[in-house]
Order: sequence, then structure tokens, then C-alpha cells
Amino acid sequence: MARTRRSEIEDKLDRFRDFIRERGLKSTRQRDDIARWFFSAKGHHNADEIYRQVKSESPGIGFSTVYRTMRLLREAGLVQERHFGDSEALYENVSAHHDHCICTECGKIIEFENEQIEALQEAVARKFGFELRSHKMELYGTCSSCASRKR
Amino acid sequence: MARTRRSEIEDKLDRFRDFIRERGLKSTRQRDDIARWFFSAKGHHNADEIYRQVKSESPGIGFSTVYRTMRLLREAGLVQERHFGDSEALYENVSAHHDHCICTECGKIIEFENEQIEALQEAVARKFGFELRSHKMELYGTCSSCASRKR
DNA sequence: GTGCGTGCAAAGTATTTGCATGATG
DNA sequence: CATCATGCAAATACTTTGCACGCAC
Repeated sequence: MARTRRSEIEDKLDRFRDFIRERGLKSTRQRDDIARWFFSAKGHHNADEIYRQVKSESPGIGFSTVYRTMRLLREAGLVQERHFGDSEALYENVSAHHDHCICTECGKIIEFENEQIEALQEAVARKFGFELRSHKMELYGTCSSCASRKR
Repeated sequence: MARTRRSEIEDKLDRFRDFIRERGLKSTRQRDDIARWFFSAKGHHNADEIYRQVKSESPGIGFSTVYRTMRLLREAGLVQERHFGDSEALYENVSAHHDHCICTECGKIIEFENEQIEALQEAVARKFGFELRSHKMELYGTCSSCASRKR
């Protein structure tokens, strides 16, 4: 199944609209268009790509609106912002937690989860008296296809 | 002991000069000044701070030279570049490996090491056929003093 | 209607680059 | 003395902001 099932997208859209209402903000076509496109997208996307994709489906979207909407989505807890290496912001849907394995040759990104590591992170934080809110873990290296191509 | 012992700084300076020579580049006063200041510094510093600190000790340093030198130091494997959150580049001396615990309230950074986590990271990478070269792990949360201040 | 949202262009940041001049090997 | 390095300013890349107009509530 390439796409997230429809009900999940609608569910997220509802949560976004609730969030907007609670803040006394307004629902607009642009916010809906951007959110809907993004919720049905897989993987990581930068602001420019979101702008071009949403614009192609429904023109009349400005660049700043993309940034402003992505910020709202982030504040609503529906989207996460990533910065791999020193790259620009990449946005991804919040979902089951995962970390990233990044190939420094071809840029491929593999997502993974590891509960043991998460448990150890909690332990480390506790040791320093930290209340852990989130974390980021990125493994950089060479993926198998790039490694074999170099031989 | 607040400062790294003298021999270690000199050792790193030598390695830097070797690296420069091997590449057919030239040793300059600026490169030496920046490298020496940085090797004796603790913690994380952005380009602007390095610029101002080195300039105060030895004027005649340009901004671009700081960036260019930090890049060389990174390529020489003596310095690492970090981007916490979406912040600008922060440089730190390469030393015994460690990760970071970052307080999102006050910005305090605690460094830590955890061999069990490192071992698990290796295992994850192997599972995906990745040749692991480096990694980044950041734990974000509230430090004990900020947590108590908020009560 | 009031106020928030939008697009656009302009302003900000952080970083890199082109160029004439200066220093190094 | 051929190169490489430097400082400056301009350029770049990404992101945010000010403003006049328009739409949602």
C-alpha cells in the first residue's frame, strides 16, 4: 500500500482544523491544500518541493504560506522538521517513532526503530536529571549498493 | 584542569600542519591562529564566536578565513561540525566520542557516552547492509534546574 | 465588519565565492 | 616567482517579515 489510508488523512486534517480553531485561527483553502497534500505524502520533503507540488495541484499558493503552514503543522504536533547534515529543513509526517540511517554517497534515507536504544536513551536522560521530550538519532555511512559500486 | 594539556594542542597543530602540507597547501599565520585558539577551547562554538575570539587575540582575521579554516580542520578530521535543532554550525574538537543532551529551555548541553547504544547502532547498521561511518544522537528535553524553576 | 491570512517583495541569517592584493614555499 | 591564501564585498541559499489587499468568522 503506497498511500496512507484515507481515514488517517482525514483524521489528521480534522486534528489540524481543531488545532486551528482552538487557537482562534482560521481555516483556509491554502492551509487545507498544503496539509492534505502533505498528509498523503510519504518520506521527507523540503519547503520548495511542497510549494511546487501543492501549487501544481492547486495554484494560488505562496512560498511563505508553505513555511507558515508547516510551522503550524509542527506546532500541532502533526509534522516534524529535520535537518540532516547541514541541509535545509525537511518535513515528515509524525507517525510511529523512527530514526534514520543516511547514505552519505547517494543520500538514501532508511527509517528504523529500535526499542532497546530508546530505553537506553531514557536511562541516560534520567541519569542527568533530564526530562526527555524528544530525540534525534542519525546513522551516517555507505549503503550496500554504494559500497559495492565503489569496488 | 580547565585546559587541555599543552602537548595535546601542539600535537593537533602538528597534525594540522601535516595535513596542509600533504595537500600541497600553505601554512599561514591565520590558519595557525584559528587552529591554536580552537584546539585550546572547550565545548561548541559558532563561526562568529571563533571569529571574534581569534580576532581579539590576533587582529587581521577575516570572516571567510574562519569558515575556510574550519572546513580544513573538519577535513583533517580534527574538528566536527554540529547542527543542533536548526541552528547554525557549531564546531567542536574531535575527541573521545560522545553524544549530546540538550535542554530546550536554557540551551545547556551535556555530553555523554554510552557504549551499549553504540553497539546497538552498529547492529542496526549491519542489518541494513550499511557501513557505518559516523552517527549523531541528540536527546532534547528539560534539564533539572529548568524543570524545578517551572514549578 | 474585524481581524487573521495571503502573496509578493524585501529583509534577514548563515555561509560561500570572486577578485585584487599579499604571503608562502 | 608561481601559487596559494586572505580580506572584503557581493552573491547565494534558505527562511522570515512588512504590507496592502482579501477572505473567514
